[in-house]
Amino acid sequence: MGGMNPASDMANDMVTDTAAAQEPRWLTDEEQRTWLAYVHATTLLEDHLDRQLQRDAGMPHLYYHLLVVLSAQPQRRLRMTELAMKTKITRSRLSHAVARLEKNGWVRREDCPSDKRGQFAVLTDGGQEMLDKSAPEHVAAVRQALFDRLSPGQQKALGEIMEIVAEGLQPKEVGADLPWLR
Amino acid sequence: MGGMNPASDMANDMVTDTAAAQEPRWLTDEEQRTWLAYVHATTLLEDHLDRQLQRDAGMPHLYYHLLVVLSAQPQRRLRMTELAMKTKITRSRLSHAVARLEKNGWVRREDCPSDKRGQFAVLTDGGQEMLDKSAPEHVAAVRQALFDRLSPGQQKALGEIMEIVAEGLQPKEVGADLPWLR
DNA sequence: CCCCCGTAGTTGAAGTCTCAACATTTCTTG
DNA sequence: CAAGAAATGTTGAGACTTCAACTACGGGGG
Repeated sequence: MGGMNPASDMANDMVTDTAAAQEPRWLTDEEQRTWLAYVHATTLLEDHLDRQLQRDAGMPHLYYHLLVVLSAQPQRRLRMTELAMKTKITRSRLSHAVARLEKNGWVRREDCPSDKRGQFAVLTDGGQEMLDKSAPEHVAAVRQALFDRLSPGQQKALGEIMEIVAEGLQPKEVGADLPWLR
Repeated sequence: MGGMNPASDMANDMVTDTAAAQEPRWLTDEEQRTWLAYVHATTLLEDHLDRQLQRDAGMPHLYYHLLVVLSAQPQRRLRMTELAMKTKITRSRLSHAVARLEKNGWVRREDCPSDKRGQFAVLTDGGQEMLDKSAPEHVAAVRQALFDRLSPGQQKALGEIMEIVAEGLQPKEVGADLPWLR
């Protein structure tokens, strides 16, 4: 089941070069299986939730998640850039998404009084109602696909792992590795 | 940090109803954190790999993965439906993807002699070369984002968890839970 | 005060994905 | 063997995403 190993399955050769990636460290068989399982699971789960929410709420998972995040904010509102950061998407993507959600009446835009460039994305009452209505089905789907299948220990491990991975990919605060190579 | 709990944070009420989902079991705080971390990590990682591969190989991650799977097959070829199943995508999506990859010269289509409906997707020599060329950068990206940040125990746990989740979402062999409700 | 630069957010075009409909071919069953 | 049912793969339209370019505003330094 080759994957990331176009050359050989041997153990890594001695590294005789400077620093970065002269002879790449291929994935071991175990790592390949893990990576393949990761790709499969994330693909299937995202597809599954997209279909579930498209059916029950009329929008893809990301859009639903935007509403969820907004609903947890003080005035059910957030500046566009903040919302983009909290949901790990680009401002452009968010702009398109909010335009669509606005057309559906779940979200409304408001100008920011202190910064004339700024815009707030505000969850409307209709948006909150739609969330309340579709939340049970959604949480059930997440449970059935994920939590109900994992032991408590696995759930704990999953949380820790995902926090590490997310932390490592945050665009902000590079700090740690080789900032001079970027 | 509300998420899936529009009503309350109290423990689950006593269930007084028939079977499925009358009063949904909301996610606990811990489960909400885990779920949020999962969404963040998978979003960021897929975006990261899409950008890395778009830059280094001129295609998104899924397309690259299609080539990887093909390259591991006996004659570097697979029937469309088999390739779709192995990569967990729909036949339609695969059709579009292969059309694009064919235009780029990485893949070629071939008729199946034994089934006149069938088509093989075949990885071309050019496709294999491009894989060989971009594999080092890609494996490095996967390592840096995932494996290098996890302990051996976490890697093992991740593999097991993802296999469970993927297994549970396979469209085939429903079997286990409540097939009569679908 | 003005210029330059950085930030906030939007836009349009091109690429990708979903969904339903479709044409073909194969399988199944009476 | 002749339907009807199922499987294979494609197609087109509409929805979503990406990328780069763009407008508009805010914040210093001269």
